[in-house]
Amino acid sequence: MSSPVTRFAPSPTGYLHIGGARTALFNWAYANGNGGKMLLRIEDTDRERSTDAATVAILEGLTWLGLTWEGEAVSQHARMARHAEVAHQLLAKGQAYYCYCSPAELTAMREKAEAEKRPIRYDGTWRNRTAADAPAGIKPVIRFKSPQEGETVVDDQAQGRVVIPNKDLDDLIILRSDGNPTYNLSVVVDDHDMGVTHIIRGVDHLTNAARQSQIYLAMDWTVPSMTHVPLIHGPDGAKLSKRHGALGVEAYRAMGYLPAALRNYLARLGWSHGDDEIFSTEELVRWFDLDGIGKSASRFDFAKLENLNGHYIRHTPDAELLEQFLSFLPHAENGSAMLAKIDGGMKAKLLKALPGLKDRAKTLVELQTSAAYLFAARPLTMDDKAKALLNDEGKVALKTVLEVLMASPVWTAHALEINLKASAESNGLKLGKLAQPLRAALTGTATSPPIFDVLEVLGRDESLGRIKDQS
RNA sequence: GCGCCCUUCGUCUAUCGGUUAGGACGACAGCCUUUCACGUUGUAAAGACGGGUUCGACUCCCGUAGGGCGCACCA
Repeated sequence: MSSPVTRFAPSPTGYLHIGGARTALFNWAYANGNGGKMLLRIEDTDRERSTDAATVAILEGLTWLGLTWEGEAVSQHARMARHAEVAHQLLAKGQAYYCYCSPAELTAMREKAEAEKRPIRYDGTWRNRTAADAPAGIKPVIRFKSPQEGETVVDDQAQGRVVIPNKDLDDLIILRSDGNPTYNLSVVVDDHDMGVTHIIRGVDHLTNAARQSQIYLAMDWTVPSMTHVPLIHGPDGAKLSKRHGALGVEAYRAMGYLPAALRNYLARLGWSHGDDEIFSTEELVRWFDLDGIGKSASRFDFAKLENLNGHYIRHTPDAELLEQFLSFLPHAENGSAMLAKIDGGMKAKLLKALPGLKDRAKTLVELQTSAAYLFAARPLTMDDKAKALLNDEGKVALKTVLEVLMASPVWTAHALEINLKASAESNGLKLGKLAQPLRAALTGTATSPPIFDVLEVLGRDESLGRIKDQS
């Protein structure tokens, strides 16, 4: 196969949502797995709704996810003149015509059809009339002369052979009365000019694919390979809403998900490679194929994402995980404050604490929370929760342990374990009973890392000795 | 209303006419264990419904129901 050219073509009217992210991932994986390239086109022809901020958010989202594109992002808006040129070529070829219907007339037409429960379509009023009939003072639009008989076939790599009766496809506007092109025209012209060979996008474009095919044919251009991917729904099966999955990818970053985990999760939504669940991005690129794409919509499942994310956190080498954590902090709640406190020494401390921390973190946010004890202001004081855990027996044991801590400014977890066990035994306590309040006192959280990890990391901080039992 | 598409455990999915319908997440139970986790073992859990075709259907066909997408001078 010659090198495929794919493209991701978001419209900058909002952030990069999860569905778009997956579409980008598929395009990227397909191109990279077949020695091709993915292009990026910003579909910003809607000047009302397009914003630069959204464009930036989309580029950042893609970058964060590690989805790289070839060359500069193409602005569709910048290519409007070329789109208009093609519209006029179509006009010259007799494949398009001027339509003088006013928006009001069209609305009336639509409402009437709706009231009579007829299909809502343009009735072709101006299809066979000439400019001589043109009413004065009305700027015409250009409509594509869509075939009225027969059917249009979209040979889709995921959906199969989709056949749509041409009578259900009306003459769509390709050039507005203000001279600006509309979406379906722009897409065809751009994909053709950019040399796109494979279009991979959401099924919501399936009907557009039929109309676009007609334009390709009218221009004698080759119709690219089409793949329409099923949509992603929210956990409740309904459309994605702000409440769940319709968040931008930056929200997933802020929630502490690793790009690699999100890639892995997204890849398994609507695509599969046998029973493989966890695979590297390299494997994804190697394995990805259009055949593996399913046809039914899938629901976004945070629990599974979390599980996967936990797996990635656990299996990322400490040094690398630390870097990821550090670059995550600016995007996290209260992350900047924590970041400001991280100097060389703290970095070393974090690295040391990471093995104990990462086993029980499903997200970087959880990592941030559980690492908080390293940043606690000294001298440490016990909160109510910790105090509540200190029954009379515990207090005695705790004091014993604290003495041990103070007596040995440099220690190892192993030495401490011996001391702890000894003091626990001498107080007739089980080790677990002693560890719980101690850890609570040191970290302020109930679900902290193993107590020996805590002691190991905090071990060299002499101010630790100033822990006070305020009860 | 019209067109197109979809329907396997709660969720993501495997199966491409013949399987005890498999895996993963989640749930539950056990083990491991200084808490919490991790790990590990096990259990429950599915072919929407009704007709065909076939020696044999989750798999092919038709219908029904349910769901999704589309039907703008938006993209």
